[in-house]
Amino acid sequence: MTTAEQPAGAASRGREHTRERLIDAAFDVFAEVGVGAASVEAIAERAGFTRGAFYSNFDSKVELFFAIADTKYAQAAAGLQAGVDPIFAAALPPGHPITAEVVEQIVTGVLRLTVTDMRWALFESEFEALALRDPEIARRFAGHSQRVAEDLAALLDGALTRIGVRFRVQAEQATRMLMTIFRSAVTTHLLAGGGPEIPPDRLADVTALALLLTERMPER
Amino acid sequence: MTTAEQPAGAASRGREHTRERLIDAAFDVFAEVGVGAASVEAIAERAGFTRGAFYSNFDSKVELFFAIADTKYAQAAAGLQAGVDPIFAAALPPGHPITAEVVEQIVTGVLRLTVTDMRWALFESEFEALALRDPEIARRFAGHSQRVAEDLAALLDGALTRIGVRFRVQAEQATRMLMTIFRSAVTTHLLAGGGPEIPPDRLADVTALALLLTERMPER
DNA sequence: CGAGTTCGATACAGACCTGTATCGAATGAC
DNA sequence: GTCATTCGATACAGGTCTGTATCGAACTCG
Repeated sequence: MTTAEQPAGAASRGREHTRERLIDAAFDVFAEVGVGAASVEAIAERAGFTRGAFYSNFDSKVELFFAIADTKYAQAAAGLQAGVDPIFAAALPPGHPITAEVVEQIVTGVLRLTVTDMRWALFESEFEALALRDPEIARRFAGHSQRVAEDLAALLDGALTRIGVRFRVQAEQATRMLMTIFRSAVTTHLLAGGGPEIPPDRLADVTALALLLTERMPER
Repeated sequence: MTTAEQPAGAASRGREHTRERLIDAAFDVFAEVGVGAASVEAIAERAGFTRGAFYSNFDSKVELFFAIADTKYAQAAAGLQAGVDPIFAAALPPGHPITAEVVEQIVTGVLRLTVTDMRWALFESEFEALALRDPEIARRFAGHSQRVAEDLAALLDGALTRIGVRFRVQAEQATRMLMTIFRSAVTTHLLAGGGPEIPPDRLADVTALALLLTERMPER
């Protein structure tokens, strides 16, 4: 399938490879200086090419931007699904009682999955900023955000149900709030010059909200 | 005092006036296209001047940006203090019982004061985006944010106390959470193409959180 | 009323940055 | 082995923005 679908003749061996390197390089550069300040030359150079390679693969910086978003959101969604079970195992060893701390661990653990990398937080914030001034970008941003929110709501609600805990409000609403507070905590951390790891005490608001939002399910 | 403190000689009658017009114009232009995309020429033209006037009053776009921030945050703080009493009167006519709705009205009313104008929301979001990549801007942003948060916490806590309601968590933490959720709601509203008014149903998360965060003070 | 100063307009030089057009090298097909 | 094609490098033209330098007008003070 990989080779069979190639259009026609010739040297497209490294084509996809070049695209990927440009996307990764742009992800870096966007995170560092922002989308507006990132020149095509800087991106190409970071990837080890010249501008010729860029314009041979993308029509404009905007198209590249969308390509990044599609790629990275897909990766994020995959990482989300894969990351839940380990969190569960760590927070709740067999026979461990259900405490408030377990709920906190699960909630913050799952939320952490949505921001694996500080570049990702910077990219999303950039994405939102651009969306505020361009309806087409806003449309795409809303689509991606909605998908993440839905995935996360299902995941969180499922995880809590497994330990006999439920949200006091609708799962979508609770998840939205938690995501918002969490993202704000990450931003605050970055603004304070924090490193790639988010220390637990930065998440005090998240844990407080998690406790307010949850309750034990009634036994029956 | 106005004229006496003028440095020395001559035609500085309209100097402050020019500065103000440049600041207001830049506020508009920044909100429309963003700080990065706003050229000095566009700002000057919007104010009815040429670039000469700009460079005569400011060293760079960054200095102008800081001038805007100082000016507008001061105005916002003043508006905050002035706006509370009317909200109180509207939410709680004499003899009106203390209901959950009163709490919602007061909380959302006070929060609305922090975003009088959609340009303000756009400016703050731009401020934050810039702060994420420039430590000096981050320092200023943190200072302004902290001040607003403190003012708001005192205001909200005071208002709730007056009606016999209190936060279940520290006032600063509760206020921070409410501000964050509120700002997120405003952003969502803007992303959806919403107009200058934020309809109440956009604030469902804010009101839900307000109820979770508050409780009646015990009688004594 | 005259002299000096300040403010804003205009002109200019330089730095990027974008997008296109052209060229050469590598590759795969026949 | 030859030929055609594709991909990336290089060169070029056009546009925009910044910051400075210079100039003229208005205003203030003596």
